[in-house]
Amino acid sequence: MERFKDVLKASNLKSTHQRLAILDSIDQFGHIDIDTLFDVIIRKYPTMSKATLYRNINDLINFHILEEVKLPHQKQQYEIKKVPHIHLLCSKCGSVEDIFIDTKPLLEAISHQSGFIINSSFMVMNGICQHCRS
Amino acid sequence: MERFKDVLKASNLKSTHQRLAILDSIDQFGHIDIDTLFDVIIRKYPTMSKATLYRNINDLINFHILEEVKLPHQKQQYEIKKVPHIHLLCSKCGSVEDIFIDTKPLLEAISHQSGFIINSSFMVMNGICQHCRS
DNA sequence: CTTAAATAGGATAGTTAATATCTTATTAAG
DNA sequence: CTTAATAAGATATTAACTATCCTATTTAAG
Repeated sequence: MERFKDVLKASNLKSTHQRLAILDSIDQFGHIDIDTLFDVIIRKYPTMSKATLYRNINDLINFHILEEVKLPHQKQQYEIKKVPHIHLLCSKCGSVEDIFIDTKPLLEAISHQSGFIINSSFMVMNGICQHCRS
Repeated sequence: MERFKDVLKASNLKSTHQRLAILDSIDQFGHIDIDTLFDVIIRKYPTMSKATLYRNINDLINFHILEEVKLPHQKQQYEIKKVPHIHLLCSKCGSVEDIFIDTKPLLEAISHQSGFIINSSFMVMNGICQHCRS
């Protein structure tokens, strides 16, 4: 994952194995909570400490490399910051899907109605996924 | 606040002073975090315990009387469950406004594209409120 | 390559948030 | 009023997160 080395360098953060493992794992899972992430990483780096994990997660969030995802009734999760998308949270199987769709019309309507300048948005849909329907 | 007595009765929950104070305060604030809520209530009911507060909050959420609001980079908040609305979170003054707007077109587009059946949605807009702009 | 300064990791202890348990008090129905 | 059911309050406990300190790793310069 050379890509993440560059990402870290761009923020003057050293490319440690731990950091790369964190980014790598989150990238693979899409979104992941702290405990799962810790379990995954400790298999590869048995010395990994929770303190290091929390510290790095927070550092990476501060540099806008990671993003926290707070879903209702779920533990906080983390993901690589990428283009805007919407979370689809299935109440049956618990899966979280991402969907990319144009939200501009809605955002413009909101801005127009409220005078609020929107910099970013966060949306979660609760319901039943396609798989659980059938 | 007779209204909340009925709400509680409908769920077979006893109308204790504490519960009414919780609902009353949350209703007044719109959305409020645990610590602020505790501070507000303890002024009126000095014996109120944090355990009682947490216990009731969770009970009320389970009966769908309250709703948790998880905003990015903020402490979890709670609100009375009401009609769908969107949270506008100002990154300058930290205020949270609610806006009521038709989201049907977007939700339908999402359903259509993904096959996901949406039961409820949660949306937060991050940006600058009208007040901070001027 | 070696080396040295800067930064990060790991272990531990310490906070803070949230929950479970137990006893006393309050509510609501007859 | 009385009583059975439920809730409150106090306390202890668990879980989530953070700060500190010392050692190890990274990186850039020679």
